[in-house]
Parts: sequence; structure tokens; C-alpha cells
Amino acid sequence: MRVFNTLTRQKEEFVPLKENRALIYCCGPTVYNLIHVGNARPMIAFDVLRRHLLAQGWQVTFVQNFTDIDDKVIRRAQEEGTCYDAVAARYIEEYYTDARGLNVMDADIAPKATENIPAIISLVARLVDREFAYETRDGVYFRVGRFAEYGKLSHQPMEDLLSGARVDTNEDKEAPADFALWKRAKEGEPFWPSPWGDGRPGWHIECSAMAGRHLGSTIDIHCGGQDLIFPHHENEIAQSEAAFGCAFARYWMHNGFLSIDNQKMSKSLGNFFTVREAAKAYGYEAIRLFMLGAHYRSPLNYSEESLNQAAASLKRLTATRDNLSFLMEHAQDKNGAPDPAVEQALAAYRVRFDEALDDDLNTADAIGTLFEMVRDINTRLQANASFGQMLVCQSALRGMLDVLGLLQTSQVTGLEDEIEALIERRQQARAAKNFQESDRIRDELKSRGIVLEDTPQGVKWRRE
RNA sequence: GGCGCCAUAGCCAAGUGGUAAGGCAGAGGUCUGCAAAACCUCCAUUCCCCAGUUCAAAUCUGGGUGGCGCCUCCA
Repeated sequence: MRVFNTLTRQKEEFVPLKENRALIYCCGPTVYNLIHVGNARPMIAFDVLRRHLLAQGWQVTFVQNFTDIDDKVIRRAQEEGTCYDAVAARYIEEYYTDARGLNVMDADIAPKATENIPAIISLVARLVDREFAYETRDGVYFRVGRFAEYGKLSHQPMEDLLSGARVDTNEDKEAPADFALWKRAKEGEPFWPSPWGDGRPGWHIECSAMAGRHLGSTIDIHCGGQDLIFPHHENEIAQSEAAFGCAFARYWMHNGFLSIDNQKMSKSLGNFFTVREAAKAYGYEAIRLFMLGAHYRSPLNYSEESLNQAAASLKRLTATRDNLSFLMEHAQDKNGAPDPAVEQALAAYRVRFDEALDDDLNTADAIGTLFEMVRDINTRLQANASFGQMLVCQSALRGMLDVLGLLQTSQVTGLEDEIEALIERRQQARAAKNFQESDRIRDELKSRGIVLEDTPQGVKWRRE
């Protein structure tokens, strides 16, 4: 597989530390409110990365943290008159509701900053020992000037970074670019004891500590949004490499932004929709398909029209999947063995599909191939495919859908007795050529969200 | 100011040297009692503009134009 590495600004062959094993760390959310649609982009993109590697037979360890203590969490708790941990617990739960709705697999390990305080403290201590960090009146800071490679990820000249365009009010810091590793607690703030006084970790150090603790001092892939390149990921590199003297992450993958009206969707600008709202309007899986329709590094604009288009595309996939299982269920002979000729024909699509994903996760291209295969399958169904042929179609389709993480919930089966009775009455009316009555029943069901399709194999229904 | 990204049909979007994937929308047809779904056919002589390199450019080079992002909390 080839991935675009932010470190080198090139597509590179992905060669892991240990053969066939991928250690992946992905920056997770700060849990102080619901995630927005832009936050969902890395979740979905790197979930496909993970699924693709798994499908290729790799062993993957995927770690994604929760930042459950920081200024925003604390402020939120103060606003609500509750504790920071109550806020964090609530929004972690909300995160899972959205993530699972989007078919994002749970991380193998989902560490929380507050559960890793000892690891964080020992990392800070190590940096202090090695003179990469120093204590001030309000905490401990990283000495950026001492880390010669600072700027290698963001490709910024160190002088620019050190001189720091930022106006800093903290006169204790040696240089404006120095960043906090440990923040001494102010009145009323939650704190943990440390050699530098009661306080809490800075944002950047927690990722270094948790990645190190769960994946080791060098990891294979670190991923996240492009806005984390600087300063967050740059700082992670500085901390980890200064502490351990070896490469922190071998590959850095960063997703492009989701925009709205061609402006970056962000919490600070306030121009965002939560995943929850979008899912209510279009469905979780439409959001997922929408995002996978563009390359993960390209900018992508969120609009009602695009989401509706994705929802319509999704319907095409759903229809094929459901038609397949309907026809298989109603097949005369269900004993057919998988048809080798069809197997071979569909395998060609899978080769192209995998090649697309191997090329820096080209999901848009992969989806193109998926839809070509869908048409192929539909054509075979049209031509009265045998059970053995449908068996192959079903598994080929399932295979691609699973890698993309689409249509993961099985279709709804079973109808209430009353609705089944209506369908039966409509069939009787049709048999008697009383089409006025049969159409009336069909319309009635339609208004209740049940769409009927008359097929040679009987009446097929689906929920809208 | 520094660093970087993007521009392909009505819309979304692949393709990065060999003659324009796929989806949505639209038109016509097949099937159907009518539908729905599906299938078939059509829908960019052309890839923001100009110049150049080449037998060959959407793809490479130079110069424009327009849009976006990072450099500060942010996926």
C-alpha cells in the first residue's frame, strides 16, 4: 500500500516496523460537546484505512484517545455546575453514538488522558531531566529551541516558528513557541499532584504519552486532520523524539477539511452542523458515503445537495443488496454451489477496488468500481441468475461494502400482521383486476413508509 | 509576509503523458395492469485562461485568473 506521508510530502510505500503489523494512532476528540460533520471526516477516512489493512490480512492495533481534560471541558463543566468528568463521560457516550452510527469501528484501545497521568508525568520528568523542558511559575514548558528538527512536519523554518507571530503574555516562557507540558491548577480547577505542583497535562503531551504507552516509542502511522499538523503533531514529535531519541511516527496521514459555503467548518467559526443533525436529515450512512466519495486529502464541501445525492447513491446500493437477498430467499433451488465463472468475473472488480485503496486510500475510485460491479450484478439478476451465481454476487458485494463500512446493518425483515394483511388484500384485488383498490392500498402503505414492488417472485417491500 | 492545497459535464467526483471512471439529476426505450426497482441507449471532441515541451498533455513546464487552508484553540 502507498500512502501520502506529510513528513516527506510524497506518496510512499507503507513499510511497517514489524511485517504485516500496523500500529496506528489517531487523535481523538476533546469531549466537551457533540462532534460536528467535519470531525467525522478523519474518523471515516482512517476507519477505511484500518478496514482495508485488516481485509488485506494485516494485524492492526488502532489507538484513539479521548482528551477528557482541558480548558474547554473545564469551562463546560463550570457552565453546567458539574464536574469535568461528568461532562467528559457524557460526551464520550455521545461520541460512540455517532461513531457507531457512522459504522466507525471502536478503537482497539481508547485511552483517556486522565487515566494516563502517571505516564504523562514520567514523560514530562524525562524531558525535564534531558533539559528539553523547564519549570516556570505556572507550569512546565517544552524548550522548542533545543529540538533541532522542530518544524520538520509542518515544513516551517524553525526561525519563523521561534520568533512566533503570536503575541504571548507569558513572560516566564523562554521563547514564544515553547508550549505547556504541565499546567499548574488555578483556583477551582481539577488537578493531579506532580513534582511541579498540582495541575493537569497540556494537550500535546497526552498524545505522546498515550501513543508511547500503548504502541511503543515508534509507531507506524499517526493520523488526524490537517489542522493538527501545527502545532499539535509537530509538538508530539518534539516531545517523543526528545524523550526517546528515536522516530516517533514513520508515516503521518492528514485528511483535508470539510468546508461549508467554501469555508472551513469549525467550531470556532460556528459554521458547523453536528453529526447528529446531519444524520437526522440524511442518515448516518449517507454522510459516510458522501465523505468517501472524495479523496480524503481533498477539500470537500458540505451541502444539502451533495448529501441528498449521497443518500440517493446509497439507495442504489441498498436496492441491489436487498434485491439479491430477496431473490435468493425466493429461489426455487437453494442448493447451487458458488459459480466459478461469476466468481472470476467479479474478482476482477475486487482487484481494481483493492488497487484503488492501495493507492493512498482512493475511496472515490474504489466506489466507482463498486458501482460498476453493482451494475454487473444487477444485469445478472435481470437475466435470472442461478442461486449459485447470486451466492457469488452477494459475497463479492458484501466484501466491498465491509471494507468501505457501508450497509453494515442488516435490512429490516418482518412486517406487522396488519401490514401483511394489507399486502395480501392488495394481491387479491390485483388478481380480481380491481386496480383501483390495489393502488389505493399501495398508496396507503406508501404514506406509512412502506414501498411495494411487484416482482415475478412475489411482492417485495422496503421501508423508505 | 512564510508554507501549502484546489480548479474536470447541470451538480458531486476519479483519472496525473497515450486519447475523459463512477454517482446524482435529465431524455428516450424494455419490463409492469399502472407503478417501483432493474436493464439498454443518450447526456464533456473536452478538462479555468494563455504560452511552451512532446509524435502525443486534463495530465509536464512557465505565466496568469479565481477559490481555500495552515502559520493561533480547531478534524
